[in-house]
Amino acid sequence: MLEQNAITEEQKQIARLAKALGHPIRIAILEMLSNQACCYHGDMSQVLPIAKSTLSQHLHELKEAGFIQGTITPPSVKYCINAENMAQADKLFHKLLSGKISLQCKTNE
Amino acid sequence: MLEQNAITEEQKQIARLAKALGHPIRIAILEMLSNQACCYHGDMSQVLPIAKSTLSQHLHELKEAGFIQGTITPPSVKYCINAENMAQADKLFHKLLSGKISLQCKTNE
DNA sequence: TTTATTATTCGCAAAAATACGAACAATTTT
DNA sequence: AAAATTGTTCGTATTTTTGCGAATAATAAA
Repeated sequence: MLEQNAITEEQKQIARLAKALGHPIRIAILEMLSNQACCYHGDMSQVLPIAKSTLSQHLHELKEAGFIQGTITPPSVKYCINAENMAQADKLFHKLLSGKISLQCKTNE
Repeated sequence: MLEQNAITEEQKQIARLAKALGHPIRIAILEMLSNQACCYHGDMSQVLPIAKSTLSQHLHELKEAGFIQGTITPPSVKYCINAENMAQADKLFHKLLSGKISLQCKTNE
């Protein structure tokens, strides 16, 4: 009987990042911010098919995960990409997804 | 008033993939498979701190998303990475996360 | 054929995510 | 000071995810 291996912190971190990306609206938000530098909440609200309060929640989650930053510019709020954290996430995903597989196996489905 | 933009299929696809990666156990599974070529359900079951039935569910989700493949080798089941789909996911995430941001903005938090 | 072995599916319970409108806060304009 | 503008937070309802053990299926071994 092998030991019940604990999940590593890095595995938890990757999962946390992936979870934050796990909703179409949040992907759309990131793409908007990537393409147009920065956006105001109001601008995104007009484009995305969700209520303003729901948008706030999604923005909060992306902020929590470190993907974006928000700046209050009264009376509106400007959001933009956190480029460093995006790059860091990119690295982590790449490390996982580009895994050098030592052996390739045949499957029947 | 701008149009209520629909979410693109690609955005949905990225979100789907990210969602499948959004759990520590599933990240651990992928890393095991990446490092040790292929694994049997039973082997993973002994290492991971979850019930066998729960493991089956996680494996099903990873399979559904295309990250892994399962082969029945009676009486056990062998799982392995779907390298092509992993690479494809890697590409999609990279495209999103490496976004060429045209303007960097200053923030106060 | 009966008994083991291995893994999935089922049925259920608990927790988390999603979404909305109303209420609230902060600032600007009138 | 009152009204308008912009976003967030609150309260709630619905759906989805997560997790388990029991039951089931499929095959191998006795």
